[in-house]
Amino acid sequence: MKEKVYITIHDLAKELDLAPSTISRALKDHPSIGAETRQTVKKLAKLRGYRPNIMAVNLRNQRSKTIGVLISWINRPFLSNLISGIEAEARARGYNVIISQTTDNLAIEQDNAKALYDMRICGLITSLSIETLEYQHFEQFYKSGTPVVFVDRVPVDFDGQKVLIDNFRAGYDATAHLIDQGCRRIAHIGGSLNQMLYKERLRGFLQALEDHGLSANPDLILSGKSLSREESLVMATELFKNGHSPDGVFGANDIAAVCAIQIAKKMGRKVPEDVAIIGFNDDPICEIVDPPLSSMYHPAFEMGKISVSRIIDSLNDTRQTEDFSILTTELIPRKSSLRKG
Amino acid sequence: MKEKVYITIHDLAKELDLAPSTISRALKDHPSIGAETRQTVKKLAKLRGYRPNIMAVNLRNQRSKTIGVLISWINRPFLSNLISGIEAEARARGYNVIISQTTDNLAIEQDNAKALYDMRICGLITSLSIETLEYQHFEQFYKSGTPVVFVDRVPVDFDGQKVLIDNFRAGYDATAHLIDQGCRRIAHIGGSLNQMLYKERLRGFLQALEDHGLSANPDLILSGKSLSREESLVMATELFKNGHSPDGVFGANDIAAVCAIQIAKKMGRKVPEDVAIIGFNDDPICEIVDPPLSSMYHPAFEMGKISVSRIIDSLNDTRQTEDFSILTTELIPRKSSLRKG
DNA sequence: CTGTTAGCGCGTTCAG
DNA sequence: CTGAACGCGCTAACAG
Repeated sequence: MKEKVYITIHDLAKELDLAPSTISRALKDHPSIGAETRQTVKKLAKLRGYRPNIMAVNLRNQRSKTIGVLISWINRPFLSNLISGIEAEARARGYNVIISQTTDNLAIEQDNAKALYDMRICGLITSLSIETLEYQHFEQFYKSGTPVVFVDRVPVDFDGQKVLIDNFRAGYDATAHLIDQGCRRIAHIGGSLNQMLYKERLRGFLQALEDHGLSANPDLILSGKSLSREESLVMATELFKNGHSPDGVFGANDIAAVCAIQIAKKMGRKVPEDVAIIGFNDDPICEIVDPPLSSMYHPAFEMGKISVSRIIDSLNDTRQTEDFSILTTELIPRKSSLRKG
Repeated sequence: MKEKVYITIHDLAKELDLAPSTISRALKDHPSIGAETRQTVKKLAKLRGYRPNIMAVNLRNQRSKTIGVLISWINRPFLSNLISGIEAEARARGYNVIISQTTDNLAIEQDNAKALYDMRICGLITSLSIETLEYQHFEQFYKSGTPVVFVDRVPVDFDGQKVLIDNFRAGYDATAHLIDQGCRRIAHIGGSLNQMLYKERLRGFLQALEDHGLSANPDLILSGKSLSREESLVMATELFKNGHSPDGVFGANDIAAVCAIQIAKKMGRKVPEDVAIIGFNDDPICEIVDPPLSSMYHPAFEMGKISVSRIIDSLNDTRQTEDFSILTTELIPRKSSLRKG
């Protein structure tokens, strides 16, 4: 089964009666190599189908031109879009992408971080697990000069490059939209307040209420953990069961908002007439649910590409002027929240 | 920025006054090492936080304990679940996963296959691009003894390990279910007939009709390409526009079926009373759409795990008795197709 | 401009 | 049971 399949610079060297190092240099356009030998070498290399042995290159260079990605679950719309963007940009720039998922478990996140570190990844892109409140497992990367980029679920009180959206602003805009549509008793279904991101969306929500002269009703402000469908159904039910009957709901993700729509309908409320609803992320389900769900577009693919650029720029010592990339979200109004002409 | 961070077997050797080779053997429980030196070595290794340099190991072994994954898009429900299963199983077994997406483009698939080959991946898992009708770019792996596992979108007329579902059977079951619910003029919205998978689903569809004494109406059998939402909306519209008015629709994926529901409703047909609809994959949208969509559960995560097992078994020369893993799909009936009690 | 040499860190002969 | 030596394929320092 094993043939002579891989050809090395030694093979080329022997064939051209040159030294291996000459081949190596010729192939990477080293200035001190004659134009004609360079041509000859390149020609033969192509002819023989030479391809550098990446494992040898890695060992030699002590790094692997591989970007590590550490996220909770690959199979979530936001994250799979993020990874898709990461992969697209990385491959276009000649980098590989290695992925590991933490299943939202801190211990696994720590283990996998170590494993990626051991592989000498040249950079790490991560969106924290929902449990993560300490960040020592990232320090090894800083110590060894490996750039780290935090995306979306970023740490608090821990320096580093961050790619994220303005969650306060987005929460504010979503809420203001509901108010603009005439809602006055607005509820919020949020995620874990350990997460900056959910805290900020809530803060934006509250600020919008205040700025428009509305008072926040604590009974209408719910906080879950991961905002899974199961959890969201429970919260949505609670919301419509107690006598408060909100006339607007801002869900901190689309799953929560969809559950709100479904429960509201089940309880006999009309959407958006009785209750206007808006979500967050602009997942595909927004166009599927009836009525279609308004949402805040969250540029996942784009965030992936930017994260990769940041890694590569850091490697090239192209100093970033800023540690943050704050992307803008966009309100995507659909029928679930439109009560005016 | 650079400290002495990585410690090698030489460091341990010096400290214990042993030879590096002894350390190497002790660490991997080579039989010819004394029980006590073995203990001593392991203890110190743990103490000093020794971790093998994977790049060196790879170079030495001429392979990289990395499984390559070549798929069209990471951000699609079926594929992101597949990858999630692959990653989970691979990491549990000590393998890494490197991903590359082809964007359903044959040329990119070929390039990326080459790139993965160059990395000396120890195995390849792939689901073909929609365009792929030739398979030479996989032959390099066979030649070098690298196992390849095709998943879901598998090649025709090309040998190799394959992990897939029985698409004929699944198509048959979905159709039989509609017939069982009283449908008589059943339509099919299918994907590219270049793909085995869609051809088989169609074949199952036709066979079910025949077995139940129904004749197929060519006007009710549509074939798209990728079955994207845009494409599906067009096909669904066509279906309900011409005078045929199907009383049942089998969509070859959930997107198509959801579009059928939405268009049917828009055209004033009641689902499932006027037209019963069933999809394929059991994507999350099935529970979101109104009415909830019946579907064929497609064990993506599981298929990922099995694919990894096949790769690892092949590497260990654990001969597979069969080249195929045929997983079973499961009918998940929901409101969109239930017309009986 | 090109060749020689010396590792990168590990595993694996072959000796003892 | 252990050590010495070599090489995986490539690159970079140092000669010429």
